Amino acid sequence: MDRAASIGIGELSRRAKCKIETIRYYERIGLIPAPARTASRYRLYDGTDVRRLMFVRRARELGFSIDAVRALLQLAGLGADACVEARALAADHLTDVQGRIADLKRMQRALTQAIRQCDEGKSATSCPLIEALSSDAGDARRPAPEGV
Amino acid sequence: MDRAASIGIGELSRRAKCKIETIRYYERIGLIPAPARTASRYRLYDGTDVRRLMFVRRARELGFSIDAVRALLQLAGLGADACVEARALAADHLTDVQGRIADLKRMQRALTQAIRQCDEGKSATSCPLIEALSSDAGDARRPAPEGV
DNA sequence: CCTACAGTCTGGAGTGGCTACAGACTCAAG
DNA sequence: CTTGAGTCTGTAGCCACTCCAGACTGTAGG
Repeated sequence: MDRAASIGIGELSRRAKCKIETIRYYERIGLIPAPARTASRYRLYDGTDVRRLMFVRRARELGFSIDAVRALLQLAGLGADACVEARALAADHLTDVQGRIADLKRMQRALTQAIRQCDEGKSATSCPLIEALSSDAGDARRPAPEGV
Repeated sequence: MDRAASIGIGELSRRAKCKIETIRYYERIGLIPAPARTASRYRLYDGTDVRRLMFVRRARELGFSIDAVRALLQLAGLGADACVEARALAADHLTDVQGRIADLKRMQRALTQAIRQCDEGKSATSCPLIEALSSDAGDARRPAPEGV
């Protein structure tokens, strides 16, 4: 497979499921190398470029930042020596992801509760959801301060 | 409480836990009204401004977009009539939050698994984490395709 | 009154990671 | 030759801030 020596940007886009504009953007910021060109300045890619771009796309899907992807690309191809560093990058990122999940879950809890109160019709004169935003009760930071 | 008729932007910033630049930004985009000014063009706020900004800050902490906050601000003060609309805004946003949680959990699973494989030293010649990014296995979209 | 120094002012640029668009060129088919 | 799809470059826009430079103002101490 992948015997075609040279493909255009459209074909690369299709194979790596990455928009053309995004490919050009990655080239501009130096995430992927500038490819060869035809006489009329059309970009020419090969199988290596496809694999590299798919690597980038997968790393991005896992939420790695562009800088982290850059580092991972450098580590790729270094064999087992790169494992410790790659693991550290992933562990850092995992911590980040877990933090974001925690943030979103706090929002989810607060929103769910506010919506439930609206459904229960706790207040006939005002909206419990708006009420929650108007006072500290809707604050998503801490679950319940109680005794301050 | 909040008897002080007029406070400066610094005091508002402290009370609403919102950076001065952000307050000015909110004013620029019309999220909060332009306040009165002193002779030397210093902004002057009152208790209403403090409460409104705290409302904005809490809504933002729940992840509502600026446009949603704008809508919520309009709904606030309309009493119980606003409840249906406010509920809809919150429900929409909750769906969004839940989707993002699902995305992040997929990342979390994939990252956790990749890190575990690194720790288990599955491959002596290359890093399992890099391997996963280099092949479809690390794809966070579907759990396992199996029979295609 | 003068000097520090903290507070505030405006306008503009930068962040991340794309995405969209305008306007020109190129290439293959009919 | 024309049509339509593909590609090129460069630039601007998105979200929600955040930060900076450089000028002004307000206040406390000497």
